[in-house]
Amino acid sequence: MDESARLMTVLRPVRAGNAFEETVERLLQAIKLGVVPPGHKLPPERELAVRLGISRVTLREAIRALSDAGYLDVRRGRYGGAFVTYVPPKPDAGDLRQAVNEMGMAELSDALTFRLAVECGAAQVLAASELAEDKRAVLTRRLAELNGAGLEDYRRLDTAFHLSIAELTGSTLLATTCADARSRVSDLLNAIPMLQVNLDHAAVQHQAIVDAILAGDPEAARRAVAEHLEGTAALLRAFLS
Amino acid sequence: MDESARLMTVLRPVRAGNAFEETVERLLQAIKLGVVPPGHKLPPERELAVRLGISRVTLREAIRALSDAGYLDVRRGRYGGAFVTYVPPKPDAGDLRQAVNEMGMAELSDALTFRLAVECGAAQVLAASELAEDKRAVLTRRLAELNGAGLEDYRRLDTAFHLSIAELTGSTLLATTCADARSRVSDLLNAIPMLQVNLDHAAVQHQAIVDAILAGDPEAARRAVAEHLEGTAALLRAFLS
DNA sequence: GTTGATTGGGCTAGTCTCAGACCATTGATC
DNA sequence: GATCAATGGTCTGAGACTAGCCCAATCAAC
Repeated sequence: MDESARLMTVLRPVRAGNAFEETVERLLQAIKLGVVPPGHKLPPERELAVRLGISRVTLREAIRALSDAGYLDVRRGRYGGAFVTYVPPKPDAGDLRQAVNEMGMAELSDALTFRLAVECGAAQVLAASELAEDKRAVLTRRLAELNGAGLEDYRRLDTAFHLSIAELTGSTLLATTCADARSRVSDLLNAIPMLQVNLDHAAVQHQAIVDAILAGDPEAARRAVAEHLEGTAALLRAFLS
Repeated sequence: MDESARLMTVLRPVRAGNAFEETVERLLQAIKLGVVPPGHKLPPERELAVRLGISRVTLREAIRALSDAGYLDVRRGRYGGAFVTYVPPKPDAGDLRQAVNEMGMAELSDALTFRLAVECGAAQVLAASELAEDKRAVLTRRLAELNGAGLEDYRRLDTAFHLSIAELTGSTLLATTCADARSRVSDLLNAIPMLQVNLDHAAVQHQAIVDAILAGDPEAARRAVAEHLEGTAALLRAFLS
């Protein structure tokens, strides 16, 4: 709140961990957000190491750790690679409690607040911008894909839909921040049982978000996203008690 | 936009640079945001190294670089330390063009969009939350300090006011993100000439932001921040042409 | 089958970074 | 003036990380 609080904010650790740990986190993010879906493989090590700005040695250590943990299946030879074997666990209230306990209530609250702010901000910005026809098409297509999804693909396509909003703003910073915010709560979201009533409710809210954005109404877009995310947060709290 | 775009988003470099470079950036952020005001000193090296999670050797290299560049004055002995000598340069349209050229238009647009999204999100979240009396007091005090500021202190107190909004949400993630967003455009903001009409206009908008937050109206808070930041962005564009 | 392109597996020498210890300087206090 | 606590200045040995190179395995194409 006062000057010293701002010192804490800015003079925080420069690095979240060593190169190995940060690489594991990044790969886990790609896997859990479904950026690389189950059955698909990561880019070749040499290419991936360049993208991540780390050495192949460090990258291989991270891949090895994820392989040992059962997230990846690594195969040698041509047409080989690191294949994603991770499939989100079946929703379970017990898992949810455990995940929350590991996280801590303060951190959970922080993550939910963060996600609410950045996703509302992204939707508002997108609604306020001139949207070319191809971008409008992307948005409606993502919504259609989500609505046509089976239970297995729902979480991944839901993530894809939400992240598309930030990506369509054209701001890389905003897109990466939303991806980061989402990944902080993805384990929790995956643990929430998917009841048909909730899915129906979510579908209505998703439609409201798209309508507001396409109508160029930032206020409505902000409100629609806020209602949607607060609904999710309420579900979380409900299954925690 | 498609799957490969999301690969770019998530599988981006794990680190922005080496420890030295990232430390320099972080210290510059503290200096330019006025977290450590001119004439004040950074925390002692040993303490600061722990906070930043780096070794004293690396920290000292960064301090040395900033000292050579004229941002810091380092003195030995008890009551010594690294004193901030940097004072924001007088606003100048030439500096502004130069800063924009160094940055690139795409990056500038990205940074402005990012800032708009996260600051609107923060204001909205804060307005939607139950605000204890002490927090309301912080907000009004920051606004009063800003309104009473001379030209020398204006930028620093303006930064303090804006960052307070994010800090008051209680979300560390949101606070650091807003600080990051602000620091990306701080050089540009500092280069904008401060005309009395603009200051008056800004004061009205700041008041509107505080009123909306204290009234618990997320919609109005979002709108007020959006108008304020878009006004700043318009000023930027005006001085660029 | 043989071949060849693609991919993971592994090694080495060099650089970056760190933890910890010790030295040098300053200035308020006695 | 002497003392001493706080601070920056410096060195060293160990570990993390990297770039570059070559080896091993696989499998489609021939």
